[in-house]
Amino acid sequence: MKQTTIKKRFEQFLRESSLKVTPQRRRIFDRVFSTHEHFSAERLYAWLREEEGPRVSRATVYRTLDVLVKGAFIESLDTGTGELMYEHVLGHHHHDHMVCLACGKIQEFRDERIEELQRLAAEKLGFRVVSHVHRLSGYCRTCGARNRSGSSPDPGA
Amino acid sequence: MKQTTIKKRFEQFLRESSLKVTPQRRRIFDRVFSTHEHFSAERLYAWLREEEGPRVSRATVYRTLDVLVKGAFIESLDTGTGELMYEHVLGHHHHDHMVCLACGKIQEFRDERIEELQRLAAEKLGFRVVSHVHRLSGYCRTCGARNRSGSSPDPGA
DNA sequence: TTTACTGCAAATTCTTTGCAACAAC
DNA sequence: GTTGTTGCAAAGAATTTGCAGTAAA
Repeated sequence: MKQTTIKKRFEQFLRESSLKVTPQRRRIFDRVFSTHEHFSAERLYAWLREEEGPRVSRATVYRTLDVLVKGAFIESLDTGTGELMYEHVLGHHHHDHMVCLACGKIQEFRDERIEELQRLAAEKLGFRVVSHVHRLSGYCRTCGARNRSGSSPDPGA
Repeated sequence: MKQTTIKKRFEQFLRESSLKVTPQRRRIFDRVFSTHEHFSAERLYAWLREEEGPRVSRATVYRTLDVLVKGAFIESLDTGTGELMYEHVLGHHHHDHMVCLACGKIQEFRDERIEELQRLAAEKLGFRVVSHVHRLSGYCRTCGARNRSGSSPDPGA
């Protein structure tokens, strides 16, 4: 799907929801769909401050992210750092995540068999699943290697 | 394992770590191991205020929970509500969680096959797993049923 | 004594909200 | 004109921290 197409959808979604198409919302939308990185609200706000374009306040960033989640244009992703991350869903199917404790890198993985087993586990308990988080925390190949070879990765993050 | 035994371990752990055995730490330890519920730091703090015993400040509750996690007496559990939950590990093996969006109930599940597939997924990417979260959010049997039968579960939480 | 601990209140971090001015429709 | 939006600054919620006094070892 092209960006122009999905942008039209976004504007259509706004109208259908009796929300207004504003320069701020357009700009946020464009910025979100111009990256393939995972990002936080604060990161996005920083991008918007650094780059050219209509000024957007922090509150509007948070509010617009909510709108985008409701419209299923992006998904929020709890990485366990106390800060919500987001990713757009353009051309993505569902996947799970591995988060590097050293460099913060987020890798995606997917295994249909896990999904199925998870579905069965829920069924057995009569639990209706709305969403799930399956997140591995640890060290990515690079940081793991660096670790073993002596120098140390950033223990924070 | 008896509670007395594990309490001795805790005091031993403190000494080995050059930490001190204080009335506050003893009381927090006792309270944590007297429940089988999952609880938050604030919940624990509330229990300690309501019940008899040496007064414990909020800061000490948070600090002691960290100590207990480091010593592997309890585990923290990210339920995605913005508040960390804890559970003690006495007689528990690893398990994953289903969190009810309506009533907040936390159910546990475990499937060895999922664990194995997850291990393989990490291996394939050269990722060294330190910990993981696998959490299903949705509606438990009770709330799901209540939902279908007309009356509504608390949509918050 | 030395070293660590405690309570307190202030600080942090991420996010949400009330409100008055303002812009889309 | 209506209705919804924006920016701002203040409010929130959970958690952390600096500090001065206090208690284990």
